[in-house]
Amino acid sequence: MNTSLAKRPRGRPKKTEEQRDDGNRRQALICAAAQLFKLKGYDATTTREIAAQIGMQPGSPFYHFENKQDLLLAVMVDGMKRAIADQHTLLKALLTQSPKANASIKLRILIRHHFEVLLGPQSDFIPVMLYESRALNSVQRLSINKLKDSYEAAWIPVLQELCHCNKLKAPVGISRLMIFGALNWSVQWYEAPLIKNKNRVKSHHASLDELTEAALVLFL
Amino acid sequence: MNTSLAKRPRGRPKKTEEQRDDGNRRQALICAAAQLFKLKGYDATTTREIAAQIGMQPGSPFYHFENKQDLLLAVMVDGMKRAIADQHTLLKALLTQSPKANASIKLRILIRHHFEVLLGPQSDFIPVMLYESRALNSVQRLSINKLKDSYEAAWIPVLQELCHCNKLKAPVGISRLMIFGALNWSVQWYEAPLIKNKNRVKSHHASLDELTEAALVLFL
DNA sequence: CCTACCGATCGGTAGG
DNA sequence: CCTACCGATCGGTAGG
Repeated sequence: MNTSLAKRPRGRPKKTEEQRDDGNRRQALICAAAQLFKLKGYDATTTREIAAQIGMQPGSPFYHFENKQDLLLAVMVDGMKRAIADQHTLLKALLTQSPKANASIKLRILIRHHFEVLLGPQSDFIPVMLYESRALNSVQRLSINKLKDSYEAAWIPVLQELCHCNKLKAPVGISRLMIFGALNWSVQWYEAPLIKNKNRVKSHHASLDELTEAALVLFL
Repeated sequence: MNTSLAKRPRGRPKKTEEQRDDGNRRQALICAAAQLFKLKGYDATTTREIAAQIGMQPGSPFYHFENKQDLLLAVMVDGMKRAIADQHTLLKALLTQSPKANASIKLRILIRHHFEVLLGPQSDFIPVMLYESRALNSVQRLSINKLKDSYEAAWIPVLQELCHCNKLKAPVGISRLMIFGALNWSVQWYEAPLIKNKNRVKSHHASLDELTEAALVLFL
């Protein structure tokens, strides 16, 4: 990102610069891939396009990734790790500020963050994971399923608590599936509020906050 | 289907047989395409595979369809027309049997039928429409959007009525989107109850009736 | 990371 | 609808 700033780090400059550059190119590949995979789908996206998007030559992505599938996996793993970390941070912050926060408030945090991850700026990674997992092989699928479980783990106790006090009317298991469906599907119809729509089919321009409140009143 | 039975129809046998055969092969193509498109996705499915699945030669699908995209469109149009017709039939039958049926009962019919179309036997067409529309060109997309609107049109008055009597707590527009999301997402996790699962990731084995009731208690 | 390249596949066509 | 085929593309590699 800010390679122009902080030009001369103190210690062992050469190796550090090399490593950082490698990391940057690798990260640039992952970001370009995420963007194109979301826009056109995994199969319809060419490794050449991804390379071109960051000024690389057609064969160069394979210096960083063994094959196209591995690049797809990297997009998903990167996105999920960040999403899980952010989710944890938000919940911890809530428990610090208001230790007695009830389950409804926790659910609001979870839903709001989920919309952020799906629809916010730089939100290409998770939609790719949601809609392109079929392209992974079975070993890769296992590893992202672990991350998915870890992400969903934070939701279970919240939904259970809501179920116990009768705010959530359906059983936890099926409620979780339906709620995630309602949220994940927003990728298909949501249009970011600030971007002028160019005759697109997508329709809704509510803010992520408004979406969150609508989801809460619908489910609880 | 049953070409071996009913061998000799009475009138103008030659032309009728030719027409029916053409229609059958075309329909067979559409069905095979729907199945494979749902299983592997549009881009990952080869026109050769589709042909092979019904014993055709690699080039023969292009006798029936100008190109692969047109075959995809045919899958979607076929599925939607059938879904719309069935939906109408069900609602008309309800109004005949119990003319004063309230909105909750109508919504149950709509949701139950939607699950049928998504998850029931021979339910490949609509999932393909939901998840592969990106592969269409803009003209094709317009024509299936019309069908989508026609399908959703039956839901609007029902949701409005539920909104007026305070059974639906969020506004109609956003509720519709979230409800469709919750339902459509079931394609991702639902495993048909009767089929033994072979180490799949998918998890839920409830019947479509149980799913319908769960959705109703969650939303209303 | 670039240059130059290959093998395979795939949508689609001509001609019957 | 089959036979035989083509042009283009694409993932991936060797060698530097």
